[in-house]
Amino acid sequence: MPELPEVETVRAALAPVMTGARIVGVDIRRPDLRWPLPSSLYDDLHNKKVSFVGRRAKIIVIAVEEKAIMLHLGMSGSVRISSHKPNAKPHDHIELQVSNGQETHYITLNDPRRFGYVDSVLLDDLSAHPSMSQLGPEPVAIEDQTLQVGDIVDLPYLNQALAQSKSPIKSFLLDQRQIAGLGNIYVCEALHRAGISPKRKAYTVKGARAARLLPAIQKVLEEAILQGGTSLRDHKQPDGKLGYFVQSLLVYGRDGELCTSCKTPIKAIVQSGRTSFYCPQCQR
DNA sequence: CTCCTGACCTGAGTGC
DNA sequence: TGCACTCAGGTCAGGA
Repeated sequence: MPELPEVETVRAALAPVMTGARIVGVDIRRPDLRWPLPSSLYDDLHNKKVSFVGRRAKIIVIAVEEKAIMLHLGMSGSVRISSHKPNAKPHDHIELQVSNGQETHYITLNDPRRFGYVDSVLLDDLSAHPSMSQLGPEPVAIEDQTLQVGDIVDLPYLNQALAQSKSPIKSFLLDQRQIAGLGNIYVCEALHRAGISPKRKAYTVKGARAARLLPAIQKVLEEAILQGGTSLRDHKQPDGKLGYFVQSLLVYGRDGELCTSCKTPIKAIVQSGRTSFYCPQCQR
């Protein structure tokens, strides 16, 4: 499910509820998601104080005293926040109760497919964690983000990375080691906005094309964050609202419909196991 | 090394 | 209504 904008939506909802609050209840309902949960998880959380909620790529990082709790939502993960104890739903795997002394909130992690994971490391070791150390730069800078994220991607970096890859640009942009945080939806949308075919080899994206690509990526992500992400089937914001960016998608999920700029039918092809949607006329 | 495929898992949608 | 089948916001191990 969630790409960077959806994860950022979750982070931004968790931050005001968790920052400075104490975790007074921890209910872990199964031993594993994609991988076994860390055996220390209960102790890492229970009766501990949260100092900040950050994000790196698609990973939410919750600093709990000396530990960093890493939360990845996989394809189908979501978080609900409620002010009273919620009724347990299927696939609610972890429930936390947090209190800042005045208010109490319940935070529930739901993940039907269990492609997500939770891990726990010392804060000092966070950047060395295998799923952190390989990540490329962040595509956009987010205000109010307390976590020290990696560098923000810039044109010189992008040009150099593109020049070294023989993959199709579609696969290049999905590769979290190149730029971190993009997924299938926003890659399709960014390539459409930039007028670049998903089939084009990365090393041939240069000059004006590369210069269009970077702002296309950044704008599509920034707009999506403002609209609470994209709700297709699973994603909801933690307060239960949908993400409204779905109405701004110009190609994703629209095969057979006419391109908004040139009226050519949108095509769907499969590239490295993922569907790419694009306009064969506008995107070259 | 790089690149691609299949596997992981459940639920929603479609067509018969 | 039921059943078989396909597909899905991600990533990773393994093979070419």
